[in-house]
Amino acid sequence: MFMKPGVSPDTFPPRSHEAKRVSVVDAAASVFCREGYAGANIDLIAAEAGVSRQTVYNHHGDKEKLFVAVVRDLTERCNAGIFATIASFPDQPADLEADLIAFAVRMNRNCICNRDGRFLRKLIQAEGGRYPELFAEWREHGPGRTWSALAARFARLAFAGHLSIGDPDVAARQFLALVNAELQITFMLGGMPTEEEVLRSATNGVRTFLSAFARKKSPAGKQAALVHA
Amino acid sequence: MFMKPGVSPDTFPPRSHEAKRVSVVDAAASVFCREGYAGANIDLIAAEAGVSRQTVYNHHGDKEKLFVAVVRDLTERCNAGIFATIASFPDQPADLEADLIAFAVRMNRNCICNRDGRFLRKLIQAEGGRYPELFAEWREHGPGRTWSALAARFARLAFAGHLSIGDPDVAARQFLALVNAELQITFMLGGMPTEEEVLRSATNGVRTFLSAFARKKSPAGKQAALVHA
DNA sequence: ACAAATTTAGACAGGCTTGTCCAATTCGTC
DNA sequence: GACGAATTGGACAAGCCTGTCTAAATTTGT
Repeated sequence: MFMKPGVSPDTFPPRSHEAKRVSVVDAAASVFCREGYAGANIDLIAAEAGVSRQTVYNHHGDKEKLFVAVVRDLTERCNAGIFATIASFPDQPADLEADLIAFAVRMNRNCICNRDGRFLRKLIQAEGGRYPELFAEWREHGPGRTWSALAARFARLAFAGHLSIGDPDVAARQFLALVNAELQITFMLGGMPTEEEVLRSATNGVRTFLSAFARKKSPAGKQAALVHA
Repeated sequence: MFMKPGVSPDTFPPRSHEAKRVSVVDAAASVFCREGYAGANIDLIAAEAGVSRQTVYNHHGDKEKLFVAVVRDLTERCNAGIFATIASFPDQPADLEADLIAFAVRMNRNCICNRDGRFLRKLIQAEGGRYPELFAEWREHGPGRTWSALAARFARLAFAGHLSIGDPDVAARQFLALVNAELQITFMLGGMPTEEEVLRSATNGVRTFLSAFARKKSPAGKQAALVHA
């Protein structure tokens, strides 16, 4: 025994208690997504989590509370992933195009295409109308802050002379729209794009983005273009 | 009596038979979208359609058949709207930016934001996994042909010297992604953007699109740009 | 090894839904 | 006005699901 006794004597959570709770939430996320809230069945969730039905009720009380727990869990993890990824935005880019493509791929892989991202998106689409306040929280902390943070990064790149941007918020939304442009249908059907599809969409999107927003340079052959009102 | 007797003497459909069928399908679309397939309840559909439950069964036989009828109906109407709208694409544009914005607004208003568009999208997102072959049909006839048709129009504009495009298919997908960039969240929650939001998103999207793809002109006047290759 | 807490399997009531059946009624047509 | 088809409202069985309860089995901490 390598843990000091006496440090946490009271209400020490039994070992697998929390582990089972996590299993249940994970299984519930999967079943809620596959079957919808109304179609999800507690027996199936219990079976998929490898616990008995009663355990599900012991931990979460009620189908609706379980659903809320699932959404909160997914929201939290997704937002954490989003901010970790935004933190990797290229501030002093060596090769702006390559850096933006890599960033877009990371964003897709870690936040949008992964299990949590796909599940959360589907739950929002399917049940968003039924739990407005639950998803309002997501909306504010997730996409709202994502766009702001991204806009701030773009503004910085513009200030540093790498981009020529009118409204950074618009540019941020358009950036995300562009790098996902070719994945829309796959997302709509709940599918998972291949690594190659993600890369191609990001590449095409970033190239178009830079065609629109790259600082107009005056290379040797075109030196006169910059003088313009 | 202006119809020749004897032409269709047998099984002549009574007048309001078809009207009720339509009512039922419309109500079913609404309820399936709001509640999901599993949560949709035939009594509610019947009530919302203003008919008795038995009539629903008389017309469509079965919950699943009713669902299929709803999806086919929505798919058909949406595709019809899409092609009508694509036909209004500006081929010989007077003012390319204004024409593309107007086209984007029409596309949004008539195909994506309207009742059928929102309903179909939600059903695809929620139940796409459960009826792959049903939505495969939509996928092929809807977005697939939309993109091809749009790509062909862009290629034509490029050939006429109005745009400078690498891959027309990519440009078509990016065009749609850009003009919807600011409506994503609203769509995700199943909401209906205001006319002003649609216009703003389209305007911002088209401007960025043209920044990336407009034929590069020589800024002096614009007289020299055409002599090229 | 012992005691407490947790988990399990199963039964169970209550409620809701689907799909069918049927008699009474309404509607459209002649 | 009369006929036939469609519609209605309601009853009905069968099935499924939620949420509770219980007693037995298992796990956990000491």
